Amino acid sequence: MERSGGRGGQPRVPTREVVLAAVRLFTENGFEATTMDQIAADSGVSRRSLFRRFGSKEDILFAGHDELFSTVAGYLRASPDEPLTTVFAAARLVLQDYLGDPEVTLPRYRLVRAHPRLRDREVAMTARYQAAFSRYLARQEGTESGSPVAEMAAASLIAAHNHVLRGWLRDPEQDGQEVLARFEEAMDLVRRVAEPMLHAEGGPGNDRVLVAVYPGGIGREELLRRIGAAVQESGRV
Amino acid sequence: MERSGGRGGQPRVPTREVVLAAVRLFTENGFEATTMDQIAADSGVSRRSLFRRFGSKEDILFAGHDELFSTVAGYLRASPDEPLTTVFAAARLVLQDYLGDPEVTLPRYRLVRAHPRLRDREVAMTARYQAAFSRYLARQEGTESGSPVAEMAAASLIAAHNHVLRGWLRDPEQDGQEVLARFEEAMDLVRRVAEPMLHAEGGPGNDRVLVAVYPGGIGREELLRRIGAAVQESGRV
DNA sequence: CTTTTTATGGCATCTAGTGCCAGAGTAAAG
DNA sequence: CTTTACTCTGGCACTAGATGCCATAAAAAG
Repeated sequence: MERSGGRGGQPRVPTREVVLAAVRLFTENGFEATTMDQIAADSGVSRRSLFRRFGSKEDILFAGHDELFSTVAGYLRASPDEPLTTVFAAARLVLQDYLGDPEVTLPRYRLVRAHPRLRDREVAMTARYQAAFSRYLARQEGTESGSPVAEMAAASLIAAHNHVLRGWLRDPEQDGQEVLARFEEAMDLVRRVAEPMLHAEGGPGNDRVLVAVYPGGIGREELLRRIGAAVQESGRV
Repeated sequence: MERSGGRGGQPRVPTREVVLAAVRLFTENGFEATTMDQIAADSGVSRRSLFRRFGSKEDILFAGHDELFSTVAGYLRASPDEPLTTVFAAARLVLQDYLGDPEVTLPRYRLVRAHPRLRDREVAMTARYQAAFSRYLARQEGTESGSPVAEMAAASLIAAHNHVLRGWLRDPEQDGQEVLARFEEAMDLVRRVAEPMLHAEGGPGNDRVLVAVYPGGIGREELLRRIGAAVQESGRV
């Protein structure tokens, strides 16, 4: 594969090595105590090139996230499946990206927990995903303009995704398959919440949503009796 | 009211004037193009005192937000009402704080939209509220540990709040009462979504959630027939 | 081999942010 | 009223992240 599209150039900065060196230095000496000069010296790259390539010290720690976001955004544009299924798969891409690179994502998680500034940065990243999901859902599901349902659905999805992700970050020993299973479970929950919200407004325009909570194992007849009682005899419902 | 507790001190930095001066400079010259020296000169305060009081250039723009967060956190600790009602009221405090200070919040919104770095900062602020709401709900509603429902509920709430808030920020001419009405409407929607989620897990432990979407006006009998068909004859449901 | 293109690396510079210390101003004690 | 104690301001020096400029090294195209 040819690089960026041009014709020549000096050998590029070895991105991966720089990131690993930076992560090591951040972990050993702390994020603020580590200077760009140290990272430059340690990774054999000039300070100037570090800034050119990564933009900022923080960006070294989150390198690759922009690319991942592009991948996710492209996936949404391709829209292979039904909308919710598509955004779930897109979120799964993010989760798998974390799972597949523990060498970076785990120490980064520890750093992010310790430094508010880095935490803010990570939060901002997830907000970008949320915004992208929200826009996609609003467009695909054709929710009423002015309605917050697409935002709420995207927010729930991100919250559920992050919940599962944090579970792994805190206890990375657990099997990746197990984590993915928990993710699917969480997405089922999101679907149960989001689907009625989205369809209730996006459909013919007069759909209603009925949500019933009942003790498990009461049987079909009893369930119907309770619902019938709950909706009263008011006629049209 | 006496200040911090000590005995003396030089007159304090006039916070409000500094903020207004900064907002004006940011708006006229751009955020990055404005230096702390300019703000210092323009507001008649030394550069050193600006940093001491606000911490950073960004913090001038978001001054008062920490105090607001403390107010909100305190409100949650007081917990006057039922949990969801309490978090709704807490969110309302935030909305009203924005509505009540358009002189700052409106130009800030324009700046935040233009500068990704400021946007990230604002996002981080809302994430703090979301985390506080989530913790509060998890504690109050006693959701199963490991379940993402409290996070999802808080995320939906924040999304709905921000939706209403952005609506006003984009069109600040509309009446504050109108905005608040939209807020209440949005919170109703959040309640319909969040309540079953939270209670389904916090109850006896085996509750199920049934969500049915149906065309409005079909009548009670037809509704029951459809639900009966949907849940099949599997016996226990 | 020469040209073109693209990336690196050194240098100067700008400015956000911090530690330090002197001094101003206020409130209480005598 | 004077002294004392305390707190906050403001100036100074300094660190380090970040950017523009320019020379130069290396790879691809001819």
